[in-house]
Amino acid sequence: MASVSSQPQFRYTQPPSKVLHLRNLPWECTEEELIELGKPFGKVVNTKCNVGANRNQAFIEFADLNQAIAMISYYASSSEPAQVRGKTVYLQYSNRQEIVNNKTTADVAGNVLLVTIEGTDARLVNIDVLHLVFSAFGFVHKITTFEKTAGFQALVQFSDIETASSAKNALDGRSIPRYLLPENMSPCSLRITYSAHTDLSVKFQSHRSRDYTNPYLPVAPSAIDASGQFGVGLDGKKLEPESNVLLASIENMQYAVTLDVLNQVFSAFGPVQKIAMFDKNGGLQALIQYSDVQTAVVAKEALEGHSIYDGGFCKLHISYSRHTDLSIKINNDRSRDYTIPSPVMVNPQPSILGQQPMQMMGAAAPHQYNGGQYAPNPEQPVMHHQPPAGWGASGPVGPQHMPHMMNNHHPYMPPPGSMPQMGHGMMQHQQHMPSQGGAPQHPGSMPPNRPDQMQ
DNA sequence: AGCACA
Repeated sequence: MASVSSQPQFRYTQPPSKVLHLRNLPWECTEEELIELGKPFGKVVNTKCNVGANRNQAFIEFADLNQAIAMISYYASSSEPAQVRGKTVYLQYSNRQEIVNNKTTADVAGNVLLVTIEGTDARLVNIDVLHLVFSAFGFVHKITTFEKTAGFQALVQFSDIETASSAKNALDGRSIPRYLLPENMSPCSLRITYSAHTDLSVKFQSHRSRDYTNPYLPVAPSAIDASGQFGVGLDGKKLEPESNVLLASIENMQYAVTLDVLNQVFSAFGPVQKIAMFDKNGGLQALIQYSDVQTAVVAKEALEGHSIYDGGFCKLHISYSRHTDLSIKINNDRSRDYTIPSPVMVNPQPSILGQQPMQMMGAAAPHQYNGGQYAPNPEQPVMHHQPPAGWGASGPVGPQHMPHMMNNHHPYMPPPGSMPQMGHGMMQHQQHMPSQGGAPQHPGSMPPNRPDQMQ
């Protein structure tokens, strides 16, 4: 025995192991090269590259101890040393009996992302905002949020690894778009790794956690009592129940606000399903329908009080509508159903909305709102699932455009307050418009720089 | 050229 145990790490004779320790490997030696090296002697069942401070060591594990012995024995008596890329490598038995591959969990791709929200106001980030951000890449099944030493974190569950990966690649290191956050909030960036989870357990819908696959999941009592930011539309207890349909009234309407303009503005937060415009008291109002309440909530919070055009023109006031599904009977310049691919509609007739706009239509209502057409026709509220790709992961505003959006250059949504950057010359021209009373503009009077013509 | 690190 003598000196065998005196300096364990520098013994020249190791007890045999099916794991071999390799040194002096070339830079960035690959697993394939190690397998090639060991293959003549047996079955290589595992390897580990880039070991040690210089990352030039490695391990090879054989299926059988005799195979490792064969390799050591061969090179012990061979005139040709073991080589990788012409470089001599030194072999010996490892002092361990098996390779433990410590792949960090963050390196193993999965369908659940671990998101760390960084920033002084990180914990103020609403779960609905997170949902919206990640929905751009596919249907978000569940979100849970929690506080850890790392800060404010969230687990975001997608249906598959591919979707999660695309979200991670696009969002890791980026900031949440400013217009999705309250104005006075400092920026929040996202750090994203893969979680080892595959299916999150969400017991309640709450301000901390959501299960979007199960809209009927009970609402956490704490969330109801808090009555603050939370509402999934399951309980009618709130004073102004959240809705997937927004009622927007437009004040100080110096310029024409068309259906297209509204669509551009509101589509920044998710696909707009339907829009219906109508007049009330000489002003313009519109109902904007999203597929889900969460999107509407974010849109309302972002847009409320902001003006479509610089200078406080066409200022938006937004509330939740009592509608859940607008009945659009015809696509024209005042109403549009974007869920119907073709503008051809059966039995065309003037736009009929539900009760809410009907009540608002006074004597000044345009003639196309025909009396006999007002019969309420409430459709069955449809429980829409999340759109497959929020902002259009496969559409024109896909993840590849996220950097733009993150820089507040979202093509559809300049930050509120500086929205459609109208040319000043045009604004002067518009001063001639006889629109002090906020009367709706005819189509020919719309500003030339409509949002949908800008990038 | 000398044993991995969550």
